Amino acid sequence: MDVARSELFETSTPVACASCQARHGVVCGALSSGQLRELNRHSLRRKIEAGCEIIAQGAESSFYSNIMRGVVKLCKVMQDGRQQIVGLQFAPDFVGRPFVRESTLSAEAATDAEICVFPRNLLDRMISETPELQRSLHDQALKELDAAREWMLTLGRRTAGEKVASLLYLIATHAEPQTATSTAFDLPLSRAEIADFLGMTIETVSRQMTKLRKRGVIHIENFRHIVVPDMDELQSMTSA
Amino acid sequence: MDVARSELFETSTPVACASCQARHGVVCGALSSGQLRELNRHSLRRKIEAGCEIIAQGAESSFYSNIMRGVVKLCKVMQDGRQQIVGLQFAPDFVGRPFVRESTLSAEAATDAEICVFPRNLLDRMISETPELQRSLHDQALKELDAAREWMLTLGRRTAGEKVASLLYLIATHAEPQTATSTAFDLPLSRAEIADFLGMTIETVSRQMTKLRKRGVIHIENFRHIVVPDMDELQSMTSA
DNA sequence: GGGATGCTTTGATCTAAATCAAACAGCGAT
DNA sequence: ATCGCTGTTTGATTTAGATCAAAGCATCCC
Repeated sequence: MDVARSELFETSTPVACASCQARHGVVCGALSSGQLRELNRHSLRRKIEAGCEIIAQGAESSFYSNIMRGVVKLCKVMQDGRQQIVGLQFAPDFVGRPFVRESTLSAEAATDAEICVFPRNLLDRMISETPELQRSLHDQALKELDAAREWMLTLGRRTAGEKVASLLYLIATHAEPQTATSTAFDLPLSRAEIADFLGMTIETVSRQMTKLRKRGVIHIENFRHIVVPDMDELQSMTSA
Repeated sequence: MDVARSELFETSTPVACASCQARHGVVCGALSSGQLRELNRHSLRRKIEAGCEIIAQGAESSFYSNIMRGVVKLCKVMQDGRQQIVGLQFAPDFVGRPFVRESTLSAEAATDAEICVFPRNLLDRMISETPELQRSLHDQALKELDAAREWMLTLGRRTAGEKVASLLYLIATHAEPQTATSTAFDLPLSRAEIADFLGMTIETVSRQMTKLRKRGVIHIENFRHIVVPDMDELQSMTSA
């Protein structure tokens, strides 16, 4: 293999990432092996328990991370305590707000999770040096923007029942395929968190879930484990 | 001035843009004068009447645009006709979804507007050749993402009165300073559009506006023209 | 086992906002 | 002027979802 081919191969193929191991995030895939080695020297793999905050709303953060495993929720809270989940992120998403130090939202592990943490300064430098990385992060931002706008439609115009069905469908669609069938999954969110994602109350969430159960659209194995016999039927409940 | 200084100057300073004239958008500011000339050869300045669609939801679009003047609303509609405005854009914002041909939302002029239209293929090429442009568009995407998430909080957790106050405050904040005082502005949206932005009905919008009027927070000169005597008071109505 | 404790479900009631219905105001066309 | 036509306000009524309240059910600890 000549040099040109070799370099092309190294920059365009995910290279084993010591910190991230087999999983490759938005960041790792866009770096050359040299950059990856440098990033790895300064990055840290961390296990995060469900409920732990990764970034606090209003705080200055000096690091970014990649999700290796688990689900992270992005949350905004008002002074009086009302709160709204504004995004759910799954492996291998990137967590952080490029170009702005102060976070306007909090990021918190919804489930036990593993993240790969690296310093902000270093990645910012790499972004400015690596168009492919910029592009990769740009892509993720646009993907999140599409998701946020889709959710705005849900928040503004769907009924309680449609909202719950939309959430279940979203999670079923994004769940890690740990279970053999794609029709069973663990809910990464409590009823209270679901309420905060859907802009409603715990009680209404619960009532709508039992309504879906009684209609046979879902089976509730236990609070956190859901079986969906027919995904198309669930999808059809997301709008009239 | 030597060559190096001259080039630096040309790439880092907005260059007069024939099509866009004095106003410079996200795109123009990031291009070299050579690229700008090429873009100008293929771009078109267009006047758009209020209500005209720029991009249709679900359609493939072969162009992007910059807003020169006016307000553009981004809208999603469901099969049964329910609809939600998911973004408002003001001059000199960029309109279009880089990297994806099919639009998941429609863009429509909310007021009479002028836009600068240029071919998708050409700009896509320039994006890949110009890290500064990529960065500029990345910035705009992140800004829109922040705005979308802020609005999710409004949609999910604010009351009708708070929603209306939030919208008025948003518009007052982004309005072009055509009027001498920053406390008077034209509403770019009809009551129906406001309702679609806030996820509620026309009647509720109207009632909440008269409530604000009766409390003296706003004066309604006519349907479209609003005066805000005390901006801080308006802001305080956006949350309890 | 028997409490505590922390979710979750279920029930009864209330209310903010939707819906239904009418009147009103601006405006261009005849 | 008068007649539509469209967008807005106001009023009466209904309802989806919130709130208030209690009971069910796991899990952990003694």
